[in-house]
Amino acid sequence: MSWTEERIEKLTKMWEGGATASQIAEELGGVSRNAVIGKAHRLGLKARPSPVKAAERSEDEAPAPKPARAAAPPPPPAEPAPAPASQAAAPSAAPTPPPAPRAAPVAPPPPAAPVQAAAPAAPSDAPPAPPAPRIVSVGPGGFLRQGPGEQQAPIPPAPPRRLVPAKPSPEIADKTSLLDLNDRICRWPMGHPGEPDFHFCGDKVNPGFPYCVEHCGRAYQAQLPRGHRRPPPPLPFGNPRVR
DNA sequence: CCCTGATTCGC
DNA sequence: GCGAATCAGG
Repeated sequence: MSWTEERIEKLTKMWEGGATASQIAEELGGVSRNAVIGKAHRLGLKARPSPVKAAERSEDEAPAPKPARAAAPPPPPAEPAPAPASQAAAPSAAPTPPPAPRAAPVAPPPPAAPVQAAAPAAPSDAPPAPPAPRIVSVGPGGFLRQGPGEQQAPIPPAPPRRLVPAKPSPEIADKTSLLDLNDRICRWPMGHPGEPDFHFCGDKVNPGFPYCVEHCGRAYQAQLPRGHRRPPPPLPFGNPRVR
């Protein structure tokens, strides 16, 4: 297998989207996890939380390491999302760490567009979820925090993977692509990276945040007291593991 | 052991 | 440039 333009593109998108090297390798097929990592490095797109390098730190750095990941800003999909540290930390209840998926990989936010983009073969999985998220509090900029796990349909079951590889860009033409991202538009991912209709929200952001007001409400959820939390939403990228 | 990503190094 | 082997943390 050679690194064709398409394969490189897919690798790049998935890598930046937070997929693990294994997932990417599996997705691409014909290459090993190592090959993916090697290629990613050669492409110059490393810089991702590595279990090894994460702990690697000179002795001088007074770290205060613990809150590092926990207090980190919510699920940044791609590219470093500016942390709303200043404003966010001020109010009594700081924006809570988003549903931390697992430990190691920094998983992007639960994509799951509320509105299914044209999903032709999509059978109506009629999510019973009624649109009445319990508002817990109001965040800076006016976005409404919801209770954890109380977003509308928590996660529309990673929509059936579409097996349409070649589909240049008929319907995605006016959608917000990775290349269209800038500081002013919402970078909330819609759909799954690598799929033909994957795109980003594209609305105007809630000033000071990487997402629009609506998605801020999803990204920054109010923290509930321990004890009655809901299980974290599943990871993006559909069904990574196939064992 | 399983998983990660990083690095090395022969090809 | 490529990727298996190796390393090292979680």
